[in-house]
Amino acid sequence: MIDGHSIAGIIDVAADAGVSPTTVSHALSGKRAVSAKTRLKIQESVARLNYQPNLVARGLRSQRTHTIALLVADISNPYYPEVASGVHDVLTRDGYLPFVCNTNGVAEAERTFLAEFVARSVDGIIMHPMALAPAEIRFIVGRRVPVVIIGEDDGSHSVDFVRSDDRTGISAGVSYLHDQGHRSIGFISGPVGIGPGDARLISFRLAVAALGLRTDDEWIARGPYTRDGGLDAGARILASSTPPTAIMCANDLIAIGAMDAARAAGLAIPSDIAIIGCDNIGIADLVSPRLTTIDNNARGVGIACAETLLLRIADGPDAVARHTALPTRLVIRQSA
Amino acid sequence: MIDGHSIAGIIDVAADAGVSPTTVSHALSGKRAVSAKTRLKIQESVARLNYQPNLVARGLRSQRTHTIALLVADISNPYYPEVASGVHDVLTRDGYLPFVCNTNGVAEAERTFLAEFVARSVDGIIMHPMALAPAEIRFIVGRRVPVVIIGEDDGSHSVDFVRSDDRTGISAGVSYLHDQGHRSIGFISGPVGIGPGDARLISFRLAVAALGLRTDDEWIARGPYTRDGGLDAGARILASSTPPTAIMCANDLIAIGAMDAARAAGLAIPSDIAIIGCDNIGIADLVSPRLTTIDNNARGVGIACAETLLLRIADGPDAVARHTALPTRLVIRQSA
DNA sequence: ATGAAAGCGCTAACAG
DNA sequence: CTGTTAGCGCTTTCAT
Repeated sequence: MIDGHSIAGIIDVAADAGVSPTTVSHALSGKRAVSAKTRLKIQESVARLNYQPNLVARGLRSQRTHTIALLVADISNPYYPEVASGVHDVLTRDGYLPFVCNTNGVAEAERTFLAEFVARSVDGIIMHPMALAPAEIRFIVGRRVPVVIIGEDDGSHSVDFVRSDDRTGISAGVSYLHDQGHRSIGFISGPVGIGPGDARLISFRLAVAALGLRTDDEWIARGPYTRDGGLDAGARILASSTPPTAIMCANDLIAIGAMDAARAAGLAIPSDIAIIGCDNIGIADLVSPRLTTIDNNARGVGIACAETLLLRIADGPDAVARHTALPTRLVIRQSA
Repeated sequence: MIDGHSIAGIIDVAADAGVSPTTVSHALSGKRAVSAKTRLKIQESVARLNYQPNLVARGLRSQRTHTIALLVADISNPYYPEVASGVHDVLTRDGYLPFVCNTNGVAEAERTFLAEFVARSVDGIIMHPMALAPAEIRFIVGRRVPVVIIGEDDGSHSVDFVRSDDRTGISAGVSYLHDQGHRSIGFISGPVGIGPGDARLISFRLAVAALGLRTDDEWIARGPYTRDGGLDAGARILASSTPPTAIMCANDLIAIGAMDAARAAGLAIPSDIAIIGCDNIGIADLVSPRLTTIDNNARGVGIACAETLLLRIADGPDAVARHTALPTRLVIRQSA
């Protein structure tokens, strides 16, 4: 036996079992009652011929492929595997094939992938957009394919959104810094209009204002969501006329870069400068000092996305959109 | 305009352009000469109707889906995104849609995914098996779907393999430790029969023997490819009657766990105990002390896998199998 | 350079 | 409970 893959089709099974292809189809799908005797014959034939349904043909005929695309900006960012894990566990349980594609944060790649998913008749898309606005996503994908967007909603009620409720976690972080005696707190965000940085910066400003702390524009910097981005932005903040005593960052990689910048400036962490990240990726617990950060429950986001998508598939395109915000929490380690 | 997704089919385009669907198909695929005037008309109709070919139908008819599955054991392991990145760049350039699926290292999941890929008529599979042997993979997938396996080849010449040449890098690591004065070197591998640990342990034994160093069974331990696995295994080695002065590890996560174990035992790194990892994942440069490790060129492996797969697709199943070994190198940082 | 007809493998719609 | 017919949307013969 060299080859475990036979090329038997449903017609071969039907002939072998002495029934019609339709009956074989229904015996396998359970969509129509089939007598026990017939079902047994069919199961024997399926096993004997090693029949594997052609899922492409099934998809064309039934207009449902049982595939779900998860489109992420940077699979190297450890945040996404967590989301993917949650998505995976929920969807495989329901018989879907979830698969991951990677845009590298390029807007044109986001467009290309979305169009490709539609052309391939995926049953749903879960996406963390880096460059595309929800309206454009909806425009590209159309109404036939359900989309769940990870991130801040745009106010419209025509798309499902799932997000981490950064505000609670960031507020907790700022309060914690305040309790530690910090009165001047900086923030490093991502590039304008890209990713979660804008929203996190707003949450930060609100939290700071709520405590009656002042903010200085010199304490706010932006850069790519990378270690190097954090290094540059951190260095700029630390070079300001009166540097802050603490810095919050829009993600953990930026925070790790900011720690590099602090060390390069000869500052001790957290005694000279406290640093807090966002995301609580695996690395956060491995760096030195261990990173205090906001856990955004990435796996929970993945689970919520998958569940939202399944509900949307069940309810159809006209059902009211769901906007889910999952709580975040401060994880106190050593960097603050 | 609420919906960017039209439901125009090739028949609508043909009617709009005043030609047959056959001609539209050929105008788009370029598989048959079409007059310039006709092609222009068709392009206009395609644009006006916003025609998007149905790729499921195309796949059923042409028996080629232009999809490539990348099956990995643990997408959370930072090694895989690197591989995926290389795979992605090569395959998208050739018009394929590469997608990633995750088995969590469960043998049954590997089987299930492979069968699903065949049923979905993917044009190729790139896989890093954790539990399945090459023969079983070939058996499940059959001859129709090309497979490139990441890892040690099994001696047969019926499957394409791509691997990092661990031996050169591990040999360099052992020599380096020897140069530093180490004469007793331990090794932490993965579970028996799972992943690259077995082969790396063999390479280690050869390198140690080549330098005339003795090995002690107490200095060899095994555990899961995780930080906790490295912590446990490292603690066991350090608790042996005469602990080694250096430990090499089958991957970086194990090495980071071994560093935990060393610290827990009150040992300084690298002065009391030197530690070397394998893979050079991003974290390796972020931990403290920064991890000396063997870079296995994960992105290069991804590129080689994709190129091997494309050649296999072009050459057919009967062409001789390619076994590619990419060089690895020692990256000296602080832990050794 | 183009069209007509057939069919990829399956399931839905329509019968009994 | 089962079968017959039709057709998902496209590409491939085969014919001109």
